[in-house]
Amino acid sequence: MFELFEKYLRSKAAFTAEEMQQIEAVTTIKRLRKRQFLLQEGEVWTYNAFVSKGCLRTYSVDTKGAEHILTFAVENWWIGDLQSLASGLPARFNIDAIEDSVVLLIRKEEFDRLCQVIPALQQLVNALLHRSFLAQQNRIHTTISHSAEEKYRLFLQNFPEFARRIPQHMVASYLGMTTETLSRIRRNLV
Amino acid sequence: MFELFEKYLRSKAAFTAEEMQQIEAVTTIKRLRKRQFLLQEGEVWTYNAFVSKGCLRTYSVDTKGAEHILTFAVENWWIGDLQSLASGLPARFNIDAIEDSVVLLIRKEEFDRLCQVIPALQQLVNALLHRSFLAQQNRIHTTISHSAEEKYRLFLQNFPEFARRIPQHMVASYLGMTTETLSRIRRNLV
DNA sequence: CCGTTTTTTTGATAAATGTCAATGGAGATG
DNA sequence: CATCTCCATTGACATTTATCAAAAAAACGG
Repeated sequence: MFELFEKYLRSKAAFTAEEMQQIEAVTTIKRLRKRQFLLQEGEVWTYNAFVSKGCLRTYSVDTKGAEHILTFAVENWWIGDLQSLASGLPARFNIDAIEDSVVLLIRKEEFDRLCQVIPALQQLVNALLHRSFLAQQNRIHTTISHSAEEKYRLFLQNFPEFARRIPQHMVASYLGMTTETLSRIRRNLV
Repeated sequence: MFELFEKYLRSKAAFTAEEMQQIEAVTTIKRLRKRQFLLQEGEVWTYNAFVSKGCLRTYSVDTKGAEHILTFAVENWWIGDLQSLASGLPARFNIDAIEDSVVLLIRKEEFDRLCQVIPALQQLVNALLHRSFLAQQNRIHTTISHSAEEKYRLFLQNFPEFARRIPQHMVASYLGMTTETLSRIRRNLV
């Protein structure tokens, strides 16, 4: 499973064979069955996690028991609770697998140490953070300025793959609407 | 006006006198009157901008003429259109002053060059990006999981200063609701 | 293949929020 | 001081979205 990660890394920046070995040395593989938790609210998240197969989600559960999905992650995406990772505080979010999945884990301390030693890795992290920032900004903008139907249309445009793989009630949760509303929107769509 | 920026920088990381001079050498001051544009939709944004006095907003205007405010920035905040800055494409957003303001500008090429030479500056940028990422994630979570009233309550908690300085119809826009809705929420608040 | 669970859809109704039009106040400006 | 613009509020009403309950459809597990 490391090969997919290696391929991803090489597509993003130039790594020497030795650097790649260093990375592999600290990477562990975790297989998750559908519905299995990678992180549960209240635990502390101490990894960087790369999805090499499958699909996961980050979500919270409110006082009424309703779930609110913050992010999805499929192959070649990273996932985790940066808030908990950075603060060392218990996570406010859950992460679980939507499909049977494989994630690669690197413990924070080791990842940070590697970033010091491997400039390409540090650059990759910075670029990733930068792109994520812009993506989140777009999501905020869409969320505050469009109707439910428009949000769904944009979601289809931006993430056609998510729309194919992910149950609709989860898409609805991600978009901040109920599953009934999304169902009715779809009915009225072309 | 550079002194305020210097103070901010020193509060975030350790800079040598020479590094500080290098930064000052590329910094220009721009004074803006209330309502004056710092960036207009369609222009390309090529700066990093630090607010040393006043208050500004980033917003878009939709096809119906409605404004949607993406961010506010007061003293010691950065502002700009990262999307345009990174891509070199025309900005989708406007930035203008809500109060008479002073911003410090550093051209992108010079800023990037300084980041190469001054590790503390690069670190500051990374830390800032990291914090912004988390802040945006919180905003997304709030937006998709709370009612209009709850969003306003959380806004008051998180940004009491904004609530004091910024006209209510702009707060409403930032929260993704109409000014009438916000007015009614406030009436029903304790 | 059958029973079970999950997911999606539908209908009836309620609640939240938006739209439009009007008003009054506060502050800026000449 | 008079005028003007911006801002906040209010009321009436329309629209959007949520809620609750139920059923149909699809996916899953043994």
